[in-house]
Amino acid sequence: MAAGRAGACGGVLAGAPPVRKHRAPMTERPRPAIPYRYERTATTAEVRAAHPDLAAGTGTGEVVSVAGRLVLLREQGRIAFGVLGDSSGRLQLFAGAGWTADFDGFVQLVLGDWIGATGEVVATRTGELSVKVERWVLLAEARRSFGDKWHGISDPDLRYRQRYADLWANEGSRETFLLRSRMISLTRRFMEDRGFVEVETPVLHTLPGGASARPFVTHHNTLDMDLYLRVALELHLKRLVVGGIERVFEIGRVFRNEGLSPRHNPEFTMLEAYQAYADYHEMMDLVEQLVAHLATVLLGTTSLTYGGRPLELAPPWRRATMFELIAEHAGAEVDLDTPLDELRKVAAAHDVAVEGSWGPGKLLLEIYEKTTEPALWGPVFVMDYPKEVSPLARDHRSKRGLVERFEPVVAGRELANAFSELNDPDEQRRTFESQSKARAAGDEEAMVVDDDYLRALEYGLPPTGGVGIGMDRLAMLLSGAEAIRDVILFPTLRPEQARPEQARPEQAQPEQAQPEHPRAE
RNA sequence: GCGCCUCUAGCUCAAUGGCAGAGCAACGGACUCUUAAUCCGCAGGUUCUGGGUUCGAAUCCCAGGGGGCGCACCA
Repeated sequence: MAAGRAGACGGVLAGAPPVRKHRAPMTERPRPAIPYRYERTATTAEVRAAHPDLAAGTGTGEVVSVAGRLVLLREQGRIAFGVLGDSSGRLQLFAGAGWTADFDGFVQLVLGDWIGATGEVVATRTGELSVKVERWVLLAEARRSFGDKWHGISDPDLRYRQRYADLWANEGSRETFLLRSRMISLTRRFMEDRGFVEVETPVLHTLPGGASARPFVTHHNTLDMDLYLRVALELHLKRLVVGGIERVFEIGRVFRNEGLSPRHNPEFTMLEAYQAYADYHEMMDLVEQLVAHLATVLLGTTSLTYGGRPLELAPPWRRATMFELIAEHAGAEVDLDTPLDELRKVAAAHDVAVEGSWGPGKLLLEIYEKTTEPALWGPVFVMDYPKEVSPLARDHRSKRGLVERFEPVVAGRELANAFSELNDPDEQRRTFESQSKARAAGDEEAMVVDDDYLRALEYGLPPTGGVGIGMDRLAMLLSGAEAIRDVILFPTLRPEQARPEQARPEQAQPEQAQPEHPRAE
C-alpha cells in the first residue's frame, strides 16, 4: 500500500513550493548583512494615531523607524511606493532616488521581505500618510511567495499545514486567533475575580478517567509502564477541593482518541472549574455569566449571529429538563418510569439503533440525542440526566434515577458538561464498578475503578459544583468559525508526505541541493 | 472505519476526449505621487501517484495518496 514511500525521508515536502530564485543575480548587489536587532520607534498604528488628519502634500518633521513586511511595492521610475505591514496594520513607504539611501536596492525588494525603514512622517500629494524613507534595512528575505496578493490563500490544507502563511496572508485568520487569545485571558481574569485559583495537573495519567472517552496510550521507559494522556481534568481538580482549595480551575489540553470532524480535534482545550459549597444551579449561573461576559467584552454585544441564525447570549438562559425537551421535540412523554418496551418503541420510531444491554437511562439519552439535541439552538441548559450515563454526578435531590447534571446547548452544540459532584465514596465506588463491568464487556470508553480517587473522597469532598467548558467551541462561537480547525492554530493532520524522488536534497547534486538549503554550511 | 466531493504554474483559477492557459507573484525593462498602479518583455507544468481504455486522456475507468463534507464516536 505505501508503495514508493519507503525511501522518503526528510527533505522536500510534497506540495511545498520551490524556493524562489535569488533575486537579481546579475546586478551583483552586495547582500546586506542582517542586523541582530532593529530599533523600531513606532508601529504603523502609532504613526496613524499620531497623525489622523495630515493635509495632503505636507510633512511633520517627525522622524520614525517602522518595521514589518513589505506587502505591496509600486515602482514608478525614480520614486516608489511600498506598503509595510506590521502586527498593528499597514502604512505606506514613500521612497525616491533623491532621498532614499540605496533606492535601487529598495525597488528590488520582494513582497514578503521584512524591512525596517526610517524617515519623516509625511502625507503624499494624494494625501496618503507615509514614511518618507531615508534609510532602510533588510531584516529577513522572503524566499517563498505568499501567493496572490488579492485572493490570499484559500486552500484549507495549506492554511492548516502552513498556518504562518495563513496568518500572514489572511487577516480574518489573524483576527480569529487574536480573539481566541483574548478570550482565554479574559476567562482567567473572570475566574480569578471570583476567587478561583488556577492550577496545573498532570497530563500523563496512570489511569484514564474523568470522562467517557478512549484515551491515547504512551509508554514511560524507565518505569516501564503505560501512561494515558488525560481525557479530562476532573479527578485531579476534585482531589484539590478535598485538599482545601475551595475554588479551583484549570485551562488545559485534553486528548481523546476518537474521530476527527469539523467539531472534533484529538487534542482540545477545556476549562474545568470546581466550587465548594455550590450545586449545579450555581454552575449554570457561572457558565451563562462567563459566556455573556466574553461576548460583551470581545464583541461588544450578547446578540450574535452564528451560521446565519440569531443567538442571544444574555442571561438568564432557559433551563429545562431533558424529559421536558424530549416531550417538546419528540412528542413523547417519557421518563424513567416509562416501561422499557414503551421506550424501545419510541426509540424505534425515531430510528435509534438500540442495543439489548441498554437500560432505560441509556435509552432515554439516545432518544434525546437523536430527536431533541439536533433541534435545539439555545442557549438552553439541558438538566437532569439519567444516573446510568453519569458516573461522576450526584444523585438528584428529589428525582429518583436521575443526577444533578446539565449541558448547555448553544448554537446547536453542547458547550459544556456540569454536575453537582458525586462526593459519596461508597456511591462513587459502586458507579466505578458498574463502569468497570461495562468496560470488561467491551465498552472502551467506560471508566475504571480509580482507588486513589476513592481514597481522596474518603477524606471528604464537600458539596461541590463542577463544570467543564469546551474552549475551542466557545472560540468558534465567538469568532463565528464553522470548523474547529479554524480556531486551533495547528490542528491534527495526517503527516505531509515527502516525494521520494526529491526527498534527499542534502545528498543530491549541488545544483539541486542548493536552492533547498541555500544557507546550509 | 464507511459514503460523497475534490486535487491543473508559487497563489487564485480556466481548459469537459483533440496543441495545457489566464490573472497575480517571480524574472528583465519603461515610468517622479501611486493605492490590487500601469505598460512592454521573459520564464514558469510528473495536470497528486500508479495502472488501464482510446488514434489521442487534465478530462473516461480501476487502485492508491492528500484534503473537504456527511455518517459513526465524542466535547
